[in-house]
Order: sequence, then C-alpha cells, then structure tokens
Amino acid sequence: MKPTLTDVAREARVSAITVSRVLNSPDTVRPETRVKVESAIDKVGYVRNMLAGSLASASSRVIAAIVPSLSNVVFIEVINGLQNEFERHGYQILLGNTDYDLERECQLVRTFLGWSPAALIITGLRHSDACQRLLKQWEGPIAEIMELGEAIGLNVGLDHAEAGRCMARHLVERGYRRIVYVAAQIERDYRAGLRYQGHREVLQAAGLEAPLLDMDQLGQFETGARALDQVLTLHPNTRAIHFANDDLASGALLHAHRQGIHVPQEIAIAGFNGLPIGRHVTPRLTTIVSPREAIGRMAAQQIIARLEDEHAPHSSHDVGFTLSVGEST
Amino acid sequence: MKPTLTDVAREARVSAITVSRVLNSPDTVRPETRVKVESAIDKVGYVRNMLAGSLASASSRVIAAIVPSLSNVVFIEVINGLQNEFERHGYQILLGNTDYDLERECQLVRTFLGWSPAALIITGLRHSDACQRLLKQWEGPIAEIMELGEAIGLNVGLDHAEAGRCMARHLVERGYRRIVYVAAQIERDYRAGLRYQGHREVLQAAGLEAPLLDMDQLGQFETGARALDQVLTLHPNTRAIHFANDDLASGALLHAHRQGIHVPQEIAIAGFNGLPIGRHVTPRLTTIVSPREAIGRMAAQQIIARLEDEHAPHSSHDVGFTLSVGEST
DNA sequence: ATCTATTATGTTAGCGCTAACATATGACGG
DNA sequence: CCGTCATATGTTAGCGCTAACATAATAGAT
Repeated sequence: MKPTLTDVAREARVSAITVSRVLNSPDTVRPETRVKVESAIDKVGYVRNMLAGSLASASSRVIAAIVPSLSNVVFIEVINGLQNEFERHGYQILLGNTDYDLERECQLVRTFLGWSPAALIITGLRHSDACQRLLKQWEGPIAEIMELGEAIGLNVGLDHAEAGRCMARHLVERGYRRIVYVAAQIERDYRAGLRYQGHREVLQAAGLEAPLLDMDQLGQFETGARALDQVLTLHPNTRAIHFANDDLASGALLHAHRQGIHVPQEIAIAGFNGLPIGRHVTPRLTTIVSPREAIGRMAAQQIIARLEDEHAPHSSHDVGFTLSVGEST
Repeated sequence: MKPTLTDVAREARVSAITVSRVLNSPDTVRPETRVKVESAIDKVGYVRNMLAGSLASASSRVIAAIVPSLSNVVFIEVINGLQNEFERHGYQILLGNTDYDLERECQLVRTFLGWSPAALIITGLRHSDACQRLLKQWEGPIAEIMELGEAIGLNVGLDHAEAGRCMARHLVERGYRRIVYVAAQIERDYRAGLRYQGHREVLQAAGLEAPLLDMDQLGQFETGARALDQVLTLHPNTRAIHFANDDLASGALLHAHRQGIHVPQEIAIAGFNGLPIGRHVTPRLTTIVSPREAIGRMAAQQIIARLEDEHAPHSSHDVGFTLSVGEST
C-alpha cells in the first residue's frame, strides 16, 4: 500500500498535521522536528496525495488553461509564457483545447472547474451563454487573453481591429490599391475576423474595395500557397495580399518564390504575428508582431498577484503590437 | 455555497449515490430517474467536484504528460496527438515541461503522481535514479515516448541512431565526403546525440571524419543561420551539413539563400523531423520524417487499451521514419 | 401465490488530507 | 515560583465523493 501522511507521522513519531505542516509551511515547525519528518518522508518513500490535500483545503495548485488550438504556434508560445511563470510559483497547468468550438469550450470549463483550479485562463472574449454563466458564478480568478475588450475577469491582449487597421494603412500608404485579405476559417478564428474588419474600415475610408478570401482549412503553409494561386485566379489584378497570419503569408511567399513570382514587384505579401520564419525568408515578411509569450507571462503574473493578494483589482492590459516592415511589401 | 451531490440528490429526491451513478454509469439507473436527476443537476447548477471523486475512487481522468520543451514543435505535435486521442475518451492532460533537466523531470513526476493520474506519459528513456525508482514503484500505466529501447513501461518511438545512420548513408551515397554534424545543446537533447552516433558510425565505416558542431542555444532558425557561418569558417571545405533538426536546417537554408550561397552546389543541407517548412523552402530540404503526431496518438491508444483492459501487455512500438529526399542534398 | 433472478436504489464507511481549535512546552519578568 | 506570552504540536471533524455491501422493487417461472 502507498504510504500516507499517517505512515510518515508514525515513523517520525509526530502527528499527521505536523507532517502536513512540514510540507506546507515548513517554517512553523521546529528545525529538528522538520529534519525528523523529512527523513521519515524519505524513508517510507512518501508521495504526497494532491487530491486529498486540495479537497480538504478546497484549493489546488493547478491552473486551468484553455486554448483554441495546439497546432498554432501562437498559442504554444502563450502557454509557454504561462508555464514559465506559473511553474516558478509551484503551479501546474491543466491544458484544454477547444478546437475553436464554443460548445467544447463550455464543456471544458465545466470539467476544469471541477478540479478546483487556483485560476482559469481562457482564450478570447466570446463564450457560449452557458459558459458565461459558469465563469461568472465561479469565485476564482479568471484571465481572458489574446483579445482586448469587455471581459469577465482579467484581460490581457491586444486590439485586433486596430492591428488590422495598422497593416491596412501601411499597405495603402505604400500605394497598393487592389488588396485582398486572406484568412483561414474566419468564422472560427474570429480574431482574424476582427482584424479583417479593421482592414476593411481603412480600405473603405480610402475608397477601396476590401475583398475577402476565406480558405476552408486552418492556416498552414500549404493553405497559404493555395491561397496565393486562388487570389491570382479570382482577382488577377491584385497587388497585395494581407494574410490573417504568418503561416499563410510565409506559405504564400515561399510558393511565390518557387513559382518565380516576384515579391513585392508583382504582388506584395503581409502577415500577422511576427513568427521567426518571417524574418528569415527573402524578402523578409512585413508583419505585425504580437507579443505572444508576453501575453502568457503577463496573464500569469497578474493571476499570481491576485492569488497572493485577494483584492488586487481585475484590470485590463493592452500588450500592444508592432508593425515590422520587411521587403515583402 | 457551491451545490454538492447531496444538494442534487435532495432536489431529485434520490440518494447521493444515485446521482453519482447518473454521472458515472448512466445506464445503471432507470431512465425516468436519470431524467429527474439530470434536471435537478441543471436546476441547482451543479458542477462536479473531480477532486472528491478521484480521491474516493483513487483514480482520476487526468493523464500526466511530461515533455522536455514546449518551444519545439515536435513535442507540440506529440501533445496534440495525445490530446486528440485522450480527449475523445474523456481524459484531461496535465502538462509538464522539464526544460531538458532530469532533476526537474524527477520533481515533476513526483508532483504529478500525487494527482493519481490515470497514466503517465514521459519523454525519453533517460531518467535520474530517483525518477526511475518513482516510476517503477508506481502501479499505473507509463508510456515512454520518442525513443526506442529499454523502457520501464510502454515504449513508443523510433530508433534515433538508425535515423542518424540513414541520413549519413544518404549523404555518403551522394558522394559528400566532408560532412559536419550540427546540433544545438547536444548534451541536453541527447536524442540528437544518438543520431550523431549513428551518423559517426557510418562516416567512420566509410573512412571519413565526423566533426561535430554543438551550438549553445536550442535549435531555432537563428541558430541554424549562425551555425552555417561557423561551419564555413571553422571547416571551410565542408560539402554537407547534417543538422540535428529541421529548424536549424531551415534556418541555414534560408540564410544561405540570403547570402547567395548555392544549396546544394556549394553546400548540401539535411535536417531531421520532416517539418512542413522543409517542403516549402527552395530547394526542398532533405530530411527524415518522424511521425510525431502518430507517436502521441499511438501512445494514447496503447494507454487507453491498458486502462480498459488491465492486462494488456507492456509493448514496444517502433513508429519508424522515412527519408525524404529534397533538392538540398 | 410463492420463489428465485434480475435490476434499481439506498446505507455506511472511508479515501488522505487540512482547518480550526485545543493543548503542551518553553522563555521571561516580576 | 508563578503567570503571561509566544511558539510548537496535537485533536477532532469534515472536505465531496464513491466502493462495497444491503435492501427494495420488479419480472418471470413454477
């Protein structure tokens, strides 16, 4: 049978609670007792039961994190930022993946809340009604990340519409007139939709049309390559493509290179995210750099602050973005 | 106060255990009772407490997964494979990141075992002694992934030495003689070291030297680019570089392109992993395709089989690899 | 109607830990 | 040598659920 606290206590000739204290607040027990208990722990090979502890104290050192996809580097980097920060403070991450499905998100939230997590990190501001209700009822800290706006809890992200405007302005300033916006599954990846809205505003203000091409797979190189072909077929006069992300844009850029299409002379290409690849292709990709790891880190820091000081306020953090102009536009 | 099972039971005028059964084995309760209970659950807004359930049953629906890094797409894809398979069966993933540190791995294993996970997935076969002991003592299913060999539990992976040999043979057959192997932090990423050993065997058998360049950052584009420069400085006659992974190799390839160095005429470049980018650069990257998602999926499937049938045997699965010859060699 | 076999539900105890309070131990001044 | 305070340790009860067994309700066979 697996040894329990009581076994350790017996071995060390102390009570169970003393062992518990050695584990949870070592400086409240006398050093000699502590040593005795610690060697007993080693001796019996005790492994702490987190379930029991969390149940008894009604709080766990688990952080529930819910992202829409793991195939997208962006969320990976966010998770990485969360991990690094939380791990240093002794929290574990329980990871959920909604596949951009709000029903699944709701289901995940429900399950995760059942683990009495110390906090909940969730991507985006759009949730199903049931999910909204669950989140509002819950007392623990919540962080909604990536996107800025009307949040239930903490909010760390950037203004996607503004990012869309920023890039559109850049393209218009560069003199491009026939500009297509290309996204992949814009319904699900609605943040790409928000950027498109910003993009369209700027183009319409400049008296231009803002055609949209929505690819039916999620953004990868292959899709970007195919999108380039489609744009050139459907809108042959197109002079610039504003891609919803760098994966698509890089795919198109590399494809253009293979096809002998000159970028930006024949067609300009812009992306979003600022992935490393964009700086290593020739011509370098014009893109908007989003501070992804910083989003994770900052969300984690804010959450930790709240966990340590109950009454830190629910604040909103604009992490901003940077236009990085390469030679692709 | 948060509603508990008992609250639901009272509302539905049944006993707590009946509610528990509706949740855990719905087909053992009469449909009418089930409906009654389900509407009571809705009415009181019951959220299941996983901690209590897992404690009482000494088993949770959490899978502990430990990987060395989240910055490396490879592990992300593995996790993705795990996720997809496990989520369908109602398991959640508790994610740990060792940063290629065996001490940290041990710590993580210890913590994770405290969550009474249904299974443990761990990367690689090398663990600290303490970790080995922990793993051996634990009764639940363990899967060691990525690498093939002497495993404690299930083993799903590929033969890295053989992969190294395979690529080295390819390079030798192509007529390259001065070949450098480039890795990043080969001590920590010891699977890259295993590939190097295979590589060296083949080269030595062919009467060739097998110089190694070990970069001090983990593999990204930038490091690959810098490695190319260093190789050309340190070993100016080098005709081919065998990179430990596709990130490095692509970084070098894109850098060569920027510098006007012709690949493969002046220098040949090979990678490992088969990342999408390799097929989209010009020339296409010669690489070894490792079935990363398949590793995750298969590990998950095997674990699930074991969870459902206690006595499925601990087996070893070679997922293999494929040499994908591009124009870069 | 009676006796099984089957299915549906309930009762009791306890998973391993910690909160909250209770008690013991020692340090120190008067 | 006692009382007070501070520190160290112990006692008790219970977190919310499920395993294991007990009982009730129903169906079918005689």
